[in-house]
Amino acid sequence: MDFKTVEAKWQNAWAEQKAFEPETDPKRAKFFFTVPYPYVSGSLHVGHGRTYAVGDVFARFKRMQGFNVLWPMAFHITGTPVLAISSKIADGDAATIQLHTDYVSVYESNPARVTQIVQSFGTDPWNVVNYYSGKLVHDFSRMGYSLDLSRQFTTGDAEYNRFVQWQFHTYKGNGFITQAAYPIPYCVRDKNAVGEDDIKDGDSDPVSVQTFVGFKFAYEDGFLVSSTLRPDTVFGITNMFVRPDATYVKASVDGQVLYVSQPFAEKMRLQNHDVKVLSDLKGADLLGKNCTTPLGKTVPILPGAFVEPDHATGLVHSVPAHAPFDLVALNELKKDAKWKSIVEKIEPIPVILAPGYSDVPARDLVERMKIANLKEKGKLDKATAELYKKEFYEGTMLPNAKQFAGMKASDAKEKMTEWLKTKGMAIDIFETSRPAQCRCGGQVIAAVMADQWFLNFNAAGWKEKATRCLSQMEIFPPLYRKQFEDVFAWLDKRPCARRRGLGTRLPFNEEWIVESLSDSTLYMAFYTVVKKIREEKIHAEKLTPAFFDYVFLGKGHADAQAKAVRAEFLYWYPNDQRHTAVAHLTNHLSFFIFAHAGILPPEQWPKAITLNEMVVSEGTKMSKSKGNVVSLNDIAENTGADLFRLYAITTADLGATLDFRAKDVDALRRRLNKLFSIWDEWTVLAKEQETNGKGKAKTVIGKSMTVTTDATPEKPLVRWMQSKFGSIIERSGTAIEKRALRDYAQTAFFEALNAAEHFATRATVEEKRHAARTLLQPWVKILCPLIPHAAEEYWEQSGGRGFASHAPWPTPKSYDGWKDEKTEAAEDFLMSVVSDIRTILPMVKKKPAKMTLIIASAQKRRQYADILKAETADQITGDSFMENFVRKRFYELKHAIAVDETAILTQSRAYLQTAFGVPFDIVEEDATDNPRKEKALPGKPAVYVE
RNA sequence: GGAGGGGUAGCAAAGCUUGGCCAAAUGUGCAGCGUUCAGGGCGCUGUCCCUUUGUGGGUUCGUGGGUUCAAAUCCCACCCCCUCCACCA
Repeated sequence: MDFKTVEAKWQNAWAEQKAFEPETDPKRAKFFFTVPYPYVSGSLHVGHGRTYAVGDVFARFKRMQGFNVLWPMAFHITGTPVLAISSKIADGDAATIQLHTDYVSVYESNPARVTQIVQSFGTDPWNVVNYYSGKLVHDFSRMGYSLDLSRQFTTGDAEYNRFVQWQFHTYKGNGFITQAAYPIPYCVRDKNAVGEDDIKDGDSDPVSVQTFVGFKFAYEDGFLVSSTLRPDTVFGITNMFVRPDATYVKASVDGQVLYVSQPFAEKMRLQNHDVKVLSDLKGADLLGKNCTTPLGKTVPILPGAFVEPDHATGLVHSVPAHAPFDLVALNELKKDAKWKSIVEKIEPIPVILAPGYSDVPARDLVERMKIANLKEKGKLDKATAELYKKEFYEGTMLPNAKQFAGMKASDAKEKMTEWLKTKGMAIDIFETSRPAQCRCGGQVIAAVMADQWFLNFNAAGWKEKATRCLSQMEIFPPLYRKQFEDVFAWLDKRPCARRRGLGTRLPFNEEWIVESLSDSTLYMAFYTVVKKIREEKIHAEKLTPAFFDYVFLGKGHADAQAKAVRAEFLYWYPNDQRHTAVAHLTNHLSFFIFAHAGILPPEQWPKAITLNEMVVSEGTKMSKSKGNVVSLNDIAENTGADLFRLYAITTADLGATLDFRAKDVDALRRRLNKLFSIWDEWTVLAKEQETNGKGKAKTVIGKSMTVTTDATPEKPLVRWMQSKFGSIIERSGTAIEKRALRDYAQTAFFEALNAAEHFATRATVEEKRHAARTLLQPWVKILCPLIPHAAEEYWEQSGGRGFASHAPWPTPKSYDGWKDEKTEAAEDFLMSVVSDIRTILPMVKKKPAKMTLIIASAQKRRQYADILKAETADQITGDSFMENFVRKRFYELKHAIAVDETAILTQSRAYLQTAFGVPFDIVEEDATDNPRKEKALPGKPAVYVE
């Protein structure tokens, strides 16, 4: 069977007949299922493939259970990535053009057409969106996901924008939004905020904004401003370092005279300060003079060649006890005749004690790491990092820290900063985490947005509601609940708008675009109404806050249209299950809960979140740079949707990383082919007429399956098969209900396949026919969520009506009475005999000509039963063959089900003879004088090989 | 530092919630046999060590203790590895 043909056939059929586009139906229970929409910036990979495959199993199972399942999808385009693709192509960026040429080539064979499409990306970002969104649908469809594609939209659509504006309007009304200053990376040339994509090497070496504390050191008519990440060491300051050859300025900053490096004065203007440069000076001009620390201590100003004028304020205060750089610098100055006398008077002042260090830890490290001078920057950086970590987390303030003595260093850091700020001796200083350049060539610096908009998760009552919502939700795997609780506890404020990118304008401040995670938290509600809004031809301008207030909150008055739209929402909401990758937990999923809890009434709060872990390829993490990203299109093309889905579900639990290994996929392909060969055989058998002439198979017109009306031969093997399958069907369903998808797949696929293979080695054609008639369709059905294309194909071939995807999941009634423990025990017994024979055969060291199975006598059975009456194995004290045997397997034998050994072995004689290629005699112990007869035990016949 | 996950045979990976049918599923690798058998595929068998004309014995599930008639599984301590800690979507 060619998987591509079959998969395409059913994908087309589903699409043509709109198999997964549900309508509201008050008579049916609904199930509203969602997976986050994909971002439209290129190709989908196996990671998406796994998440959606897992989702699809849930959705399909619910559908077969009779729920009216809605699983829609849409496209996320908010923010800068799409713009970046477009602008880079417009700028002729070779790497970007190549990347997208490669990707488009997957779908287009004509090279001229590829070039044309890629070029079009450069002329309008919407061309990127429109092209790729179509391809994403294509990719998803090829995986057989049962998505409702009729509700597609992008986050840049006018209707969607109106929806998000309503959401933010409501947030504002609820008091969830605040405005405050906020530092961001900023390009001085573009005069705009920049993101990862705008910064050179920003993707491989991301740039963030660090907050330093600026200390004011009184100097002449103003203050020198030093910058530090470690304000907790303020009591240990011994001197100031300046770079002699650097240019500094004296400037009036917010009305106060400050001395900082010249570059920093410029940056300060963009950090929300009013800066007027008064005069220039060289670092050398400051040398030899004194300044006064924020604590009022007079210290000398010394030369520091290591000070970077381009980094922060270009002034560094010195804490030799705790900063390896400072200590080494001072040691070097001691060798300089000019500074020797001053420097020799400087003693390190210990302020923090950390376990494993002396009170001058910087010296410990310098000595241990054998750092000779300032040129050994690598070692110094390492020492600094190590000490910082150790002191911050484990350090305690020493008596030198005065009122802070005894405090943990991590606490003291905050308290001291606060204290110095209150005294007017400290300010916030912002700097980028590394020197960075914008793609336009301009310098990237840390700027401060004076009026950044924030979502305030600590706004009155919000967090409480979100926590309540979470507590009522099912979280699977359950271990992630704690993680949600932790995230909720420390969520504070989050910037929710940006100055650039695609998306929705803030309704109350249109210069701002709603940030890309913030515009995707309540949109599940939009899915429920978008179709009706379009049907009713309601234009975007009419989608006012009042309209949505009515639709989602039932507030105010409404016309017929709004009423119709609200009816859709009320039918589908709440979101019954949201499934996605674990990576989204700390942000998207948390915001999703907050958004719902903050805006909608409790009856519309989401019910469940299910999560799956990531995907790696051949044991290593996938990344573009390694070139080992497996695209979803590759999968559809080379692996096949059904095989991939089967692999993704059977190979790893939801909570475990999935390793995509070509070799394992191949192994699974062979198993899947085995399944198909059995289904092929069964399909043919099920259609055949009975051949024994006793009864006739009657094909019930319109019913899915032929039903045998003749008396079914009560063949034990058939009963065994039914018993196995009854249990398989039952456990498959309960496993999915319990979210244990791997168990489900193991049961419905592997366990069933193994049973069928075993059956096939033993069964006659009649028996197989019977199994085929009763078991093929239930089996196809329970595998439908997993391998839907194959399921449809065999469903059709076996006479199934409609889509297998719409067939009802087998009810308990349909396999009622199949369970037959005794028959299963009998088969187990037979297999244990076979296994015993196999153990014995190599030991007899001859080619067997005949075998005799000797069944234990009635007297032995009584004896055996008596022994088994013991409470524990230890109570069996004898040393007979039987006692020794029972003692060893006491607990296993105690629960064994007794079977009619003679009957089973006699019935199975033909099978045994075929399996071993020799004739078999079955005799009872009392009726023979075979030399091995006393080895016979109940449940374990003696074997005699001739 | 906080939170979470994990260490099982050559490798990968189940099992641990609910202790005993666990020398431990499954796949892969390796070996043998078979197959109208070039290869591949397919089928069967074996794959911790020892032993064997009889279905046996020994030692294993990171390390060390403990509970129990019984521990991969429960408890305690220790060692090692991995992931996440945001404003990038």
